[in-house]
Amino acid sequence: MPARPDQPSFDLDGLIEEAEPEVEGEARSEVEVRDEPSSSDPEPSLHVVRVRPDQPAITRLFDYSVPDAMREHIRVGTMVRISLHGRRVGGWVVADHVDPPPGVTLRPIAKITGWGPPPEILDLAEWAARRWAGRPASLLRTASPERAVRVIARSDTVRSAPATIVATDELHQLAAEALALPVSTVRLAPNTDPYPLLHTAASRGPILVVGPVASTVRRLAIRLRRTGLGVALLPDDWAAARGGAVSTLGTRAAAWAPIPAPTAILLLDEHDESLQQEQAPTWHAREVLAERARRLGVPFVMVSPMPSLEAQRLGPVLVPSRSSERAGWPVLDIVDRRDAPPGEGLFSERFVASVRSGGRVICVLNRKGRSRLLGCGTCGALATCERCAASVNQEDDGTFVCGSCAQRRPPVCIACGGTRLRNLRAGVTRVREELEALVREPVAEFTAQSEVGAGGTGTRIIIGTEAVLHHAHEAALVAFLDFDQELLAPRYRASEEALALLVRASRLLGPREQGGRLLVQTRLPDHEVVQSALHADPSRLSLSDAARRTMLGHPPERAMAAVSGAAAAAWIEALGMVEGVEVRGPSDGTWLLRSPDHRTLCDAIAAVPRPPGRLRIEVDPLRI
DNA sequence: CGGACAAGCTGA
DNA sequence: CAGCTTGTCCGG
Repeated sequence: MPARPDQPSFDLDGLIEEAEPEVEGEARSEVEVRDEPSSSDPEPSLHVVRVRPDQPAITRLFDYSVPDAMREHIRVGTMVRISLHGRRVGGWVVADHVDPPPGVTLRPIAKITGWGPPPEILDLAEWAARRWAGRPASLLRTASPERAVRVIARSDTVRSAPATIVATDELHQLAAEALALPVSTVRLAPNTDPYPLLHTAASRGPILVVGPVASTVRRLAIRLRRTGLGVALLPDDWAAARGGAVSTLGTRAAAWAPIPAPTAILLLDEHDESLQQEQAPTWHAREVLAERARRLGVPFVMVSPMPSLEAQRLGPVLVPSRSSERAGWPVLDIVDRRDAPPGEGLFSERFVASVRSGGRVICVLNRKGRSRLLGCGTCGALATCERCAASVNQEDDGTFVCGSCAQRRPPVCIACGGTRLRNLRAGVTRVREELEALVREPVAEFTAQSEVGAGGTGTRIIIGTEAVLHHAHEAALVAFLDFDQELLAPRYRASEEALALLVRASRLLGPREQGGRLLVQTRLPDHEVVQSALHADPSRLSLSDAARRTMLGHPPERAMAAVSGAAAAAWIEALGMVEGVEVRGPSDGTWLLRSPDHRTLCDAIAAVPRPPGRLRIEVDPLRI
């Protein structure tokens, strides 16, 4: 086989053994071992590789000999089956031609499964395992194909894009600017098509593109493919991506795409929370891709209508003209509920008029979360925390307790001193009935439990939790009946999440010229989130958020980790006092660690031996 | 992870 | 003390 190790070009078909029945496995492997030379054999050309088992709980690496028939097909990254402690497990070859430690009897590689991630992804997984306090094997599983890949396409010729791009358009200009920087974020309004950025980048060579929403990424892949460029869409086209020389697109897991040498890396909707994995290790595509781009020395371009503070910390934000950014946000109607006549409830006059003016209507009422929302019965102001402005819960004895910082105070309105309180929460089901009675036409209900597609049965008006924003396709009006619930949620990212909801809603409405309207009912019309959407200027939120997070020592100002699970107490005990690591808790069985930076935090975490039992270490927790 | 083996618990 | 459970160790 003539291929060099970095230029994979052959298939493994002849080497893949037939799957053997489980019952026969033990006997066969014994026979195989007896046939193999042991470590005492003075054979000088013995080929030994180091393998990482695919069980995350097994953290050690093991050495195996390579049978002659497999020699040509084993390289760093290859997925293999090995006998370990009398059973067969999968694994990745992580080092080739190693010196086996003295005194161990080597077993042979049992079987080649197929192609695995390229070597640089193995290194990236090691880095990420430390960064998010996880096991390399769990990250390598994400980086590996879903089914065994025996053949990869040889694609060492780069097809270049037709040179049809004229850099007159503002977006192409921004793209060129961004591609000249090591890291940057291009701020594009919710309804600005990011495709020109992709096209400009892809015309220079294969690129890696990651976005949070599969359908969006798929459409972009199809458009790129139509220009004649080679395009792989993950997870299906893993083998094509591994072959190289094709642009590769996919959702979060595509941060680990096997494309060997992208010329640029793009991340769409960088602010989207789904770019972070929920289960530990809670890795984030933004940080993984930033590190990957840094190692490759290629530009990393993030795109978002509302660049996160984390993105802003990585590099400059490139901003389009005011007029083009405004054009990509819909008109915002703010209904100030402080002016509402008593007893008006959730349906303001403006809202009802907008509903009656026709077109598809989507109403959002998030009732998830357990905190009750309390308002003053006298002046209408919300009961909020004096210290951090989050909403408060009321205990049985009446005391207000902040859902965010646990500050306690007597149940008195801060604004007017009133003591009469109303529960302002009403469930989506009841509100649906009320709305139906009011507008005298059917209103459909949609929640996360609803069947996908069932909502679109022709009903003009739909009411639901925020899940409705993920499943609806278009609307003439999106109304947030009680936006304060989002603004005051007891989560440190509540503001960012609230603006992200307005971004989602904006996409259902289309660009400003399409005439769709975004309606927000709130008692906080001057809130930065509302003002950011109103002025199509998300920097208003960034500025106040940055100041608040610096003051409170929240990320990205500091690095944090949440430690929970049955073994958490023992783990914290083992951690002890570490310079630069502040330990708080436990609160609800969860401890919080805080450090000036990730290096300090992750070094400290890595130094703690893992006690037996369930333990979850969440680095960069979304909720603290 | 999951098998091996060792140390702890129960019943006659 | 056999016979079983629970825990700790370790794998090439």
